[in-house]
Amino acid sequence: MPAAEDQPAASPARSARRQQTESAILEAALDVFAMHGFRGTTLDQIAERAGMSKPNLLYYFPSKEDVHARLLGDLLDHWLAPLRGIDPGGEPVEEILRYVRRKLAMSHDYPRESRLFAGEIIAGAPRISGFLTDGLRPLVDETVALIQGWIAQGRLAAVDPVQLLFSIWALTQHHADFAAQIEIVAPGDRAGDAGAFLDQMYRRLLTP
Amino acid sequence: MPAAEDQPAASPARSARRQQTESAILEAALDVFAMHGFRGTTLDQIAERAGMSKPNLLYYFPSKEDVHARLLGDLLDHWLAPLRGIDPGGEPVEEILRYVRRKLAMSHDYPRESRLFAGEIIAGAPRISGFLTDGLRPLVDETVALIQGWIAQGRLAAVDPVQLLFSIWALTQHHADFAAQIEIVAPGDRAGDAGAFLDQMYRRLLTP
DNA sequence: GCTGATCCTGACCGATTGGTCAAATCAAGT
DNA sequence: ACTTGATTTGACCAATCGGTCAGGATCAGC
Repeated sequence: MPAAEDQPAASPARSARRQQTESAILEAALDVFAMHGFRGTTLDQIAERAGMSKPNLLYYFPSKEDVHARLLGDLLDHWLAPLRGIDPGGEPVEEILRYVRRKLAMSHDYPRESRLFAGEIIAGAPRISGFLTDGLRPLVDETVALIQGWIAQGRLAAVDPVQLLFSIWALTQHHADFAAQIEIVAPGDRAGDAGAFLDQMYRRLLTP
Repeated sequence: MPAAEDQPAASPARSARRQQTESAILEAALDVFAMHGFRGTTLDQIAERAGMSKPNLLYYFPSKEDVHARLLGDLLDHWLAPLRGIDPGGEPVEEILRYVRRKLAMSHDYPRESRLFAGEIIAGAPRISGFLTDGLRPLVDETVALIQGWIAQGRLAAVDPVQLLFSIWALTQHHADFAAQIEIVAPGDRAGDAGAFLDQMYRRLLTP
């Protein structure tokens, strides 16, 4: 058995060249999938944006579904991290504000991923219902219990924990998903404004 | 000249039958466009859902673009109404809370329209940038000025008015656009919870 | 500079796309 | 019943879709 690789089997040291091409494909695919959704995206579009022929794209990924699945998989890996980062031992208001800031930073740094996710949900979550059920939901239940505990201790204002989480998702992802609208209605970089506003809003809401 | 009709020209009393068929088409098209976006939607899907053949659909609407444009037009007519409904002479906090409630009700009653709009924005707003620039933006500028006036009078807490509006849009539309996620993470009808939460949140934020 | 594996593409395939058209059907006067 | 216009559809079209395939480039190791 050869030395352990990140790929579990069959591939003896995946060439850097291959990884680079795969990245170029995924980069291009993210652009198009985030904009037009799965069904509205064509392989020709992705291939052209990636600067290669369609058969070559299919040499790296067996099908359109595979490209999309890979993007979603990579995305969902990172999606739960901020929620997991809430420290049950920390100061409640500050912990939630930290979560808000991390989520907002993710929307700011990865807007296409946010739009990809949004489009998937709008389409009825056909490809990620498993993730939502097995990955997100248990973590939400856990976090809701934690928040309820904080409220019971009087360390947090009495709010509906589920609605609190929904509101954080809505407010942070909005800046990525509706960027086109924001840019037209109020042009200019509003990232700082958004951060300050959310800080103010949740501090007022949550301070007991 | 015949008696005035709702259609300004050429059509002498559009038959009720035609309007009924058009409605059936638009109803089916809204389902599909809201779910899959413009490019991801096919005329065959719409025709099948509307219970007719594709050529017959094209007898009522000259093209796929026309169906989509009609849906967007009808939607945008209603979209600005709640924002226009803010009364400059009213009590500031209550006026904004009323706007929040009306917007939430719209998302609750017309979730497909909300998703259609969201998908259009995510796709870069190619077909509604005119509406955003000519319809929404001036109204936003107006409302922002109104809110700034209220803040200057000390009748509203000092918040960024632009961010305030964005937050209202995000929080209300979220319940329609991300319904699939909400249903999985926290099943059951949460409409009442959402209303109460938003009321609490904005009251705390805006009360001077 | 030969060889074998990897990488890449033009040409092509059947299915599906938005849209057309001629002909069939329907509804309503007369 | 007959005519007229509005409605509906099967058959069809060129373009595009996801995907295949045979063969040409390109590269590393020798």
